[in-house]
Amino acid sequence: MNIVFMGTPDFAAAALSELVKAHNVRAVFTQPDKPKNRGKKMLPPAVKVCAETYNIPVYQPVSLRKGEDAESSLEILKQLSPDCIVVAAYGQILPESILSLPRYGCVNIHASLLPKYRGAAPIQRCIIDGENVSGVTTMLMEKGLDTGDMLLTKSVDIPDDMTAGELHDILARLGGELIIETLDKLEKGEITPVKQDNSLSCYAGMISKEMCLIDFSQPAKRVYDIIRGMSPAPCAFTYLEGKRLKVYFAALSDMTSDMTAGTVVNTSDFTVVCGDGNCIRLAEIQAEGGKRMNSASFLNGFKIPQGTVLR
RNA sequence: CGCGGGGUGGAGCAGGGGUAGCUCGUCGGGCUCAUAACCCGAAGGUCGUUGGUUCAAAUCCAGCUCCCGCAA
Repeated sequence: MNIVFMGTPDFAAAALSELVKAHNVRAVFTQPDKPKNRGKKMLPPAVKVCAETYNIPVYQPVSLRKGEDAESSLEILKQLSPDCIVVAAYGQILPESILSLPRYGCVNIHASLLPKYRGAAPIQRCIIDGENVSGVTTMLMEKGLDTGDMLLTKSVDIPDDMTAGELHDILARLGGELIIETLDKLEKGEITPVKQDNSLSCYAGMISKEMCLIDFSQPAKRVYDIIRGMSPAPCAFTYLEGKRLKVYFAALSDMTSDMTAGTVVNTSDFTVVCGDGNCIRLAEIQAEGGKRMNSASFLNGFKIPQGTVLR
């Protein structure tokens, strides 16, 4: 099949590298390079890097909906006349003029079991909510956000200690497998699109900065899930002695305490009491200017004063 | 030139011109029914790199390099 691929981050790149094995990917659309990291260096998105290793033409329109880029992009797409446009975490809304272009339509790879967790951050949200199952869904795109008819799904169990990063990697791999299978069956006419049950839907909105600041007044289980769901990025954090402390991973403890939420009740293993009196042990952390390390290593070089309260 | 922190024995840190120090780990020994506990002892470092200042640099100065936080 002649394919045009649209995507931006790692998750999309994983699908792209599968796609090129089985199909003729004529072009890749991805977000423009953006200044990132220290020194505001211009960095290309993961999908661009991936596409270039396969010598696939890359287009980086600022917008597909308005302006010169939108017009020229539509022209390019018309000339390429792909059988299908595959979209994965592209970060742009496609206008109807593009959605209606390919014979098989535009197929989106979404990192959740639709209709649950439509939107921008399905992977993180489902860990934060303590879900024990998730998956990937391929769907025919329509005007609404992640509302199109579903094609295929693959589900995966989520262990209690899985982080968003781990789930991301699994779903990225599954997404690659699923899109191949989807295109194959779509071509053979073996798929009947299924409408989403809107009454079961929920949206996974973008993760905001405030959500990353750990609120120890929440129940321990909730704090634990948020830390998992934010790891490794954007990463939950708190403040220790006025300095930012990222928390990559924690473990629920059997200890309980009636101290103020956020108090470090055990300074030898970094156990902190939460709002419901249950405790959580900070296991993998990173202080400002320091490297990511387990809390035992951290405590070898930093003695936490008795009675310290994280806020 | 976006702002800032840092590179010191295997790990994490302190020191801040003139015997290199702490916690943990490692190795040996002791104690113990026993232990990741406790006690005693030992090994292990050209203090990121290059140059400069100095009688003397881990320490002060400059360049380079690598790591990291913020911001975007």
